[in-house]
Amino acid sequence: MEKTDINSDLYKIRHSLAHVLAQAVLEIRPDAKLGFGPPIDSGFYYDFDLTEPLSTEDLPMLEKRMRQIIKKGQVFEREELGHEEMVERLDKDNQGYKIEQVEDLSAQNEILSLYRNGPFWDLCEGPHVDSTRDIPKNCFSLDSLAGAYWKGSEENNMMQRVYGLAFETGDELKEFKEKRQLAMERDHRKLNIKQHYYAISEEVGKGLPLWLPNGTVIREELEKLAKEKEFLAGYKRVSTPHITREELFHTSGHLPFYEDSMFPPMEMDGERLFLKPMNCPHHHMIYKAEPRSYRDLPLRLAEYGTCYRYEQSGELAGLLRVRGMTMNDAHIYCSPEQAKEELLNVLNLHTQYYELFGLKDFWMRLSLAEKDTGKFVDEPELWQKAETLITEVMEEVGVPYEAVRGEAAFYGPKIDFQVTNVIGREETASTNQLDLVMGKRFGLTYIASDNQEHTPIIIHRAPLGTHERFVAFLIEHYGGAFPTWLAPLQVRVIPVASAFNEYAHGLNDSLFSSFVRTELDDSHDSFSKKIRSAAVAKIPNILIVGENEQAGQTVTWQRYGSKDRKTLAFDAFIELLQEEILKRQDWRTDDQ
RNA sequence: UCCUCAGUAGCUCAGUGGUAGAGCGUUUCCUUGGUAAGGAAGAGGUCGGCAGUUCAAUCCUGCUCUCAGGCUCCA
Repeated sequence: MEKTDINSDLYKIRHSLAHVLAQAVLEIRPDAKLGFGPPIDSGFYYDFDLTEPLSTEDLPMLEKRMRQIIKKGQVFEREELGHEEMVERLDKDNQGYKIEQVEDLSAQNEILSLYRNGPFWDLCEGPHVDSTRDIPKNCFSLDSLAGAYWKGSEENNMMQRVYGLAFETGDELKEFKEKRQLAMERDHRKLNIKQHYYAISEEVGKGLPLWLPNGTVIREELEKLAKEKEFLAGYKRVSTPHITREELFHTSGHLPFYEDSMFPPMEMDGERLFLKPMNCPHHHMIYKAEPRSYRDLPLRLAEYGTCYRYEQSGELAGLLRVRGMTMNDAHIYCSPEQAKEELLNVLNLHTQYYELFGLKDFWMRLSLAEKDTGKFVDEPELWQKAETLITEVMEEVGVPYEAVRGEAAFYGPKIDFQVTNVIGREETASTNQLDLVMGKRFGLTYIASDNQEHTPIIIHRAPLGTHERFVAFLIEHYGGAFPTWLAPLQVRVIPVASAFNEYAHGLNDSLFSSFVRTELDDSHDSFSKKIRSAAVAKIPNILIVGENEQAGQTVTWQRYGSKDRKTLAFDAFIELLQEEILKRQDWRTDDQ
């Protein structure tokens, strides 16, 4: 992701606005304690610890004060201070958070500097504009209030964060707001209101979506796709239960490494049963159900497995974050010699999917373990081997990637596929792990050609992630206008007047018996109204029939979002449509 | 889990300390000819829930639930 250059005008403007905001807040809340106040992608924010909280109604007034400050032409001046002196000055102003920050900076031997503008000063490394007058008029606006933990840690105090938008010109600010508005229209929760993909019912529970008929179509089409791809790639399908005895999760290490994210256990007949948060332990048990020879490897076990994870309620968001989810899961058990090729095949499968959906904006994130955090299984040698292998494969695939320490699964390094959704938020679309640990923990073995027992390497992979997240992502990606193969309703037949209902009815029946998801609009609406309704519902194909069509046994075919019309024989239409569905084409992006 | 915002008809939203409003959608009837709203009538609401203040609360106060934006977490 691009970062604004620290010496650019824009960075200086945003950074300086953060100081101006803090100054304005201190004017109305003199006892405010300052936290962090950095520039960000769309502007800036500043964190405050306040005895009397700000309300959104205060924002216009704060913004006005900011403009007044800017008009004064306050000059930014830098000063460098020693540790003692800086702490002393901050202490005098009662800025405890800043003192903590000074201690952290000093520990890293950073130079301590402050910036002063007018009556305000702040611990800061800069840079800033020369004078507040250099901040263009109308280039910013205060955006929202939010809570934010001090230093981003749940353990710490909750501060109040004020977000501001800021750009180099007022036009850019306006443009950003318009774009954001458009993006909000594509939010899957918003589209869901009209398109009815899923429902979340209070009676059923938070984070436990009910899939309505429309959403289920998309889910099942994805599942069909995955099953075909996996079949051709030599996967075997399996099926496993949702609840499981405690012992299995001790073996896997989910207890205690993952217990916080699991639903509390059910007690029965003196034993404890958990809802599974992942499918891996079960697949391992399937591996273990028979003795394995190197001739059985690689063994690829696939399942659309439903898992339950206890997410905190504030984290739940439509279909994007839920508590019950169905994963496009599979585990590949292989020998060390096979691991590289298997991993490569898995990554290639991802790129095939992404090409199919026309997703271009993605990158890979390599998540590695971090020592001594207690978050990862303690097998340094195996970790080392896994990380070397996975890095090699990443290099070979050639898709750009970014390595992050400390983000691995507790049993192995991860390759995540990161995508940016329409709202600009980064999401993990799928996650894949290379696991040298679990084979050993579960006592999985195979007899190799040397007639000795060996432990297989396990690759966890889920290219389509979970139905919940992936469908949400696709709804936003397509803006609710799906290609024919995915669309809940593929065709609507519209007679130009009721006199042609009978002919239209016949066409609709034929399509239906060819397994096309089709509907006849024989309502009493005017013809224009019917066209509009079909467009509003974003149905990919409409068929218009009237006198001409009836006479020639033809249909007039029109795509969603297009004014082009084509009149062709009905049989020819069915053939074309079936081919498009079978090949999973998108008429907007594929040449036909 | 916490911070801020918001909950009025299926949806989008007005509104008032004194019997609840619009548009769209829906239902019924009339109408029907070629590309984004034909007409008429009707149904539809414990104004999120509980408690308090008041002669009277959808409106004011408190609590609670849900939702949205953050933070944290993450598929």
